[in-house]
Amino acid sequence: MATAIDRVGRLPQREETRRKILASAAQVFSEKGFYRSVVDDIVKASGTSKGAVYFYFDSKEQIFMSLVEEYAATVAQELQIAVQRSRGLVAQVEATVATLVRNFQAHRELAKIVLVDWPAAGADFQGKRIALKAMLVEVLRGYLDRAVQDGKIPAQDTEMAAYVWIGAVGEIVARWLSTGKPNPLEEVLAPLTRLLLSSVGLAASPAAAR
Amino acid sequence: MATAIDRVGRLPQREETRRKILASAAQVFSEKGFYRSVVDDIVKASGTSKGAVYFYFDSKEQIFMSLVEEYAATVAQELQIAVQRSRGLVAQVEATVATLVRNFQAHRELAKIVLVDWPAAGADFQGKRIALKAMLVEVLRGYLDRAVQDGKIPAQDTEMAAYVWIGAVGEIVARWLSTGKPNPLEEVLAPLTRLLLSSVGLAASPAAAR
DNA sequence: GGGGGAAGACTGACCAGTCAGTCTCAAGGG
DNA sequence: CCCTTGAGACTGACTGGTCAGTCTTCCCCC
Repeated sequence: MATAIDRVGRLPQREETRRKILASAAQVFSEKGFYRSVVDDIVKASGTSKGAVYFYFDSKEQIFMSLVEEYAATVAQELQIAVQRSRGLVAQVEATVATLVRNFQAHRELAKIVLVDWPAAGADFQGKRIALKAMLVEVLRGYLDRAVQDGKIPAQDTEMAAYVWIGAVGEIVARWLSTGKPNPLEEVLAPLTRLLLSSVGLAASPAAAR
Repeated sequence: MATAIDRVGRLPQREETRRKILASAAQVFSEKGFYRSVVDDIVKASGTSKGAVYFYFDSKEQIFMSLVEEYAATVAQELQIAVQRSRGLVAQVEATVATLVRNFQAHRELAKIVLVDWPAAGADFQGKRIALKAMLVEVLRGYLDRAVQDGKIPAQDTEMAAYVWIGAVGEIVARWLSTGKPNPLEEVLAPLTRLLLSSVGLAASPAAAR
């Protein structure tokens, strides 16, 4: 909308303030969790004002949701690209794990919000959480099913396997977020990938990848 | 403590009220989560009074903690017994998964509190959470290490494997808690056990157990 | 009649969200 | 050119509701 006034006009300013608010919100939420965070914390951290916050967002809850949605969208996109680029189960799992782990590592605050701090109560929160997970599950399940069809791995409950994988990766990253171990997180890439592959019945042949 | 006055005196009464409060708290917390739950909800649900609640507990937070601690203690105990009773990795994994899954199934409310609603923020909550997980990890890690020593499974990062397993089981139960699938939850027992075993390199030989 | 246990009205801090107003800047008019 | 107007962006003091925790009172058993 109205990109005509961009030159030196309104829009850039608008986006800048909104961005500052979201960035500060990520920081504050990841530090204190949703309920212990106070809108005035975000106001202070962002160097704006309460009015500005409520100019851009309807509610504290909506700030949180926007944060999660925008982050989830980028992760989903990265993941899709990484998986499409890879051929074969091994490469796809490697790509998935690496993408997720690297992304969480690069966006610690957002990772903490999504993996640890996410408020459980409230239908909105809960619904979004389930939806996001389902989306992830679909990606994993897709290539697991293909591997089954190709006879690469035995037939099995691929949906359950996908949930198991998500739980596994989530737990490993959550541990890193709250204890700092292992440092760097990337150490887990190889063993975790091996573990996941072997869980669905793909024995780890030392030089299988690529 | 003070079992001397039990006959027909105070203690039973005392315990009864306290128990009612805790039971109602479990219900309320699992429904709304910690922060959206209001102490008056617990008062109403328990049919007691605010005075009674604050007679037995110092704070809302402490009610929550007591709930989690008492539940965790019983789960830990059951788990310890189940594992000690089993010989060999397969039987131990079976026992662990079955114990956890059955327990969560039998105490849906508490399971939801522990697995889904546990408030992330706040050092107190967080610390206890990490400690409980570490305890669980120790049990799993213990028998994984023994299996490695016995040459049953290849050498590997058993601590990471333990976290992966916990994440996996947690995720499966969490899915059941929020979506109701699968019904009954026990359907996952066999495939989940197989998955976990094979993840650490123990190929599922159809008649391996017992 | 004394004391432990329970009731529930009450208090005060806290905080999400509002609103009346200010500031900035662009456009139109003289 | 300068002045007015108006609209959009932003400010921050304020409000109204909420809720954890307290306090007084009462009851019941000894």
